[in-house]
Amino acid sequence: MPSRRGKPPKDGLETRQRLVDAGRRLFSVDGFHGTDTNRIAREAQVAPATLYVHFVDKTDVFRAVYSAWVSEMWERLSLDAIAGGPPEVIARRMARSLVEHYRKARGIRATVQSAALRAPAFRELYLSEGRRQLELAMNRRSARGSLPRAREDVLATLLIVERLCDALANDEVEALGCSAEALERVLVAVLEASLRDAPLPH
Amino acid sequence: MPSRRGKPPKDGLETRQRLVDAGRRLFSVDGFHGTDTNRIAREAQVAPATLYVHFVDKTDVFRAVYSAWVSEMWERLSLDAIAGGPPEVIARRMARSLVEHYRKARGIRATVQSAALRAPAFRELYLSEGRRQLELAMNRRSARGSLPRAREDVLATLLIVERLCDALANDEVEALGCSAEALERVLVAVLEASLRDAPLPH
Amino acid sequence: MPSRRGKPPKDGLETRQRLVDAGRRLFSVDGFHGTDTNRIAREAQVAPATLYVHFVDKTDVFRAVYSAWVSEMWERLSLDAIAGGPPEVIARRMARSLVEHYRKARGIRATVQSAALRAPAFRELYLSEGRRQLELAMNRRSARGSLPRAREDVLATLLIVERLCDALANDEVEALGCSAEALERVLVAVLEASLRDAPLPH
Amino acid sequence: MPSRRGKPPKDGLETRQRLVDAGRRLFSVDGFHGTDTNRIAREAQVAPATLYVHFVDKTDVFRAVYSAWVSEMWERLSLDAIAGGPPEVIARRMARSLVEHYRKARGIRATVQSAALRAPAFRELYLSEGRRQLELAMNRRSARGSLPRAREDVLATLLIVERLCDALANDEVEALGCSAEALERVLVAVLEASLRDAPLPH
DNA sequence: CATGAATGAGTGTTCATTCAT
DNA sequence: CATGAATGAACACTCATTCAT
Repeated sequence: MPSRRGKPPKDGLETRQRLVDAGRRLFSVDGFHGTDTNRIAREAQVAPATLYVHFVDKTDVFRAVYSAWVSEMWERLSLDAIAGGPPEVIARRMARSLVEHYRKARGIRATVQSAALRAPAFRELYLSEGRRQLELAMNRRSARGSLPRAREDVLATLLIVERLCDALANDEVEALGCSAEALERVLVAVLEASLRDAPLPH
Repeated sequence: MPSRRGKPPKDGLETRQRLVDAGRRLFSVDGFHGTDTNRIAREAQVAPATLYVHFVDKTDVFRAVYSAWVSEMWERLSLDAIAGGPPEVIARRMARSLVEHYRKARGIRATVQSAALRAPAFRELYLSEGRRQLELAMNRRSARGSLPRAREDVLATLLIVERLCDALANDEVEALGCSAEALERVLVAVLEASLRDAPLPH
Repeated sequence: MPSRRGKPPKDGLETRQRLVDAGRRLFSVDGFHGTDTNRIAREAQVAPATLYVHFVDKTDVFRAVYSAWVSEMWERLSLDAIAGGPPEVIARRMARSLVEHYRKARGIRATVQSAALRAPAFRELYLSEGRRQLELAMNRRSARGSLPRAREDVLATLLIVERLCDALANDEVEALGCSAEALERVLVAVLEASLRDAPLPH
Repeated sequence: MPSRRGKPPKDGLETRQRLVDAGRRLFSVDGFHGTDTNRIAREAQVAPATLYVHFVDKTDVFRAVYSAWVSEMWERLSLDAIAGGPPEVIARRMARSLVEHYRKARGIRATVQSAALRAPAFRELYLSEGRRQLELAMNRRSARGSLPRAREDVLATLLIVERLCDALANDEVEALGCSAEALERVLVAVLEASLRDAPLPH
């Protein structure tokens, strides 16, 4: 199925997508402030001005990148759940996926809060991604037939998982003289408790 | 008791301290990237160049600010503990202090991770503050006569508390359709469990 | 034949060339350290940032200026030779051209060595210009059918001519109580000897 | 013989002299623009302000350094002459001394002209050093019983020697694909001719 | 004579963004 | 849709120099 226009995109991908991919690659490593828009354009093999044909500004690119990253995470988690097995096995799979996924996006994660601080538009996205995640998490629960749980508890779990993953992905844990494995076990426990309708784990 | 130099400090405070205070005020609101060094100097009522007499660069100022902020937090927590009462009362006090303390430093918190990403020197500070906090937390436990606990568990608690406080201080919680009060209750529970030698709370 | 881009250059010259011209004018008078990049831009009627579209840094502009200056000098010398006449007449013409050319570029000459000291990239240019001059000088000789001469002798002549021209162009000679005319005669003699295949002159 | 004041200078040398020495060390390597006054002071182990007790400004320090360097050169040349022998032997000794002396002061030499360009006060010094050198050279001649020679010829010799020494000391010669030895021979010849009352050498 | 601290005026450079085509 | 060239508004940092003591 050919591209829908005559002039074929440089490598079979639409320009916008190439920009998002380029942005992802760059943001992941150097963060939001460490990546300049001209570099994104260059990496995507387009002219600087082209970026502004597809995005209103730099945070808009970051938005798209972050949003895609979150989506992929949930898809991944979905697969981990579908793969089946007892909760602890699923939880272990998920923990691994999460840490790996976070690890590939250090620069993105590191920037999320500071971007939200300065760019109201991004704060909005950040929150809406948060809402989406919350919704997804709650839907998964009901799809699974789990007992309903307070939205706040789900949020708490989300936040906790987020922070543990950040620490693990940034190699903070070992730099702080702790065993990454042990902390990953905590992560697994949190995940497992969530799968089991249990409260936060022991 | 006169100041030890001839030229008296403009308002009774040493220049360096005035710069740190100014930096704190500005960073708290606008974050690291949103605050320029000349503005810090102006706010401290000194010339732009004076900042560089006392600090090697902008991140060095941030360092001092962050470090002081962490120290104050632990002093505050110490007072909360000393004030006495049953664990749950102490925990409630602490939660309130923490959220308040975080709230006054949104810009700082938002910057910590992203600064660590790009400035290796700052990552070092970040980690050393982390180690310090870990040590403090473990010392508090043994001073209290609590049962020794795995360093990893203490770290997990620290991370969790951090994330919950961030969310609460940033008003993320309500923006996500959750009750801040309810989430604060989760925070209290985590704190209380820690005080009681219990594992992560129910 | 229209300019190949839409926006017509402000005065018929390409931006890059306008920057080089502006740089030349400014460097000639105030030298490298006495000229700031924003001033070059202003003089070229472009924004400060535009300079960095065409050059990687300030020394890069100087490079272009110096290089052009050297080229023009040799073109000029070439014309002087072509104009014909006995060696001493040619030599006199050349001496006049040289001093005039040096005089228009005092700031540039004054900077060359000191720039080479600090900017390795510029030392490279300086040396490569030197090599180019050496090659040119040797080629001229063989084109003229002159006897081949040791590269070192040619270099010595080049250096000597350079220093005499500098002194003459800077009005050092008269400030030192000497007759500029007399020193110019020395310069002519050196040049003439070189044209005649003679060794350094008497 | 003790220092003439009570408080002994930090290492037996007067402050002013320590500053000149520090300046010489620094200027020699990094040139005038590459050396900042606070660094000179630090190197001399005094406070920044102390420099301004002894010198009116930065060029004033450079002045003292340059002046001392020139003096030493002539003392050295004097010794080379006194050591006796046929002109060519003396000339060879002198050439060696000169190149060595220049080599130890690359940064200084590289800066002389550009400093003269911008600081009129330094241009004055530069010229007066020039006059002094000219006088010295002419006096040496008459002391030696050499035939009197046109001031301009002496100046030309001075300039030529200067340029050849610079080239040799900066390793330009070999970087330009020439033999340093061969060029040094040219230098020796120029020196020898001057000692012999001969015109510029063959 | 010496100084610690402070400073004003830069200075080269960056970067998100925008036109005209 | 895409672009090449250009830009305005910073911005972190520097440095020769100066007081008050």
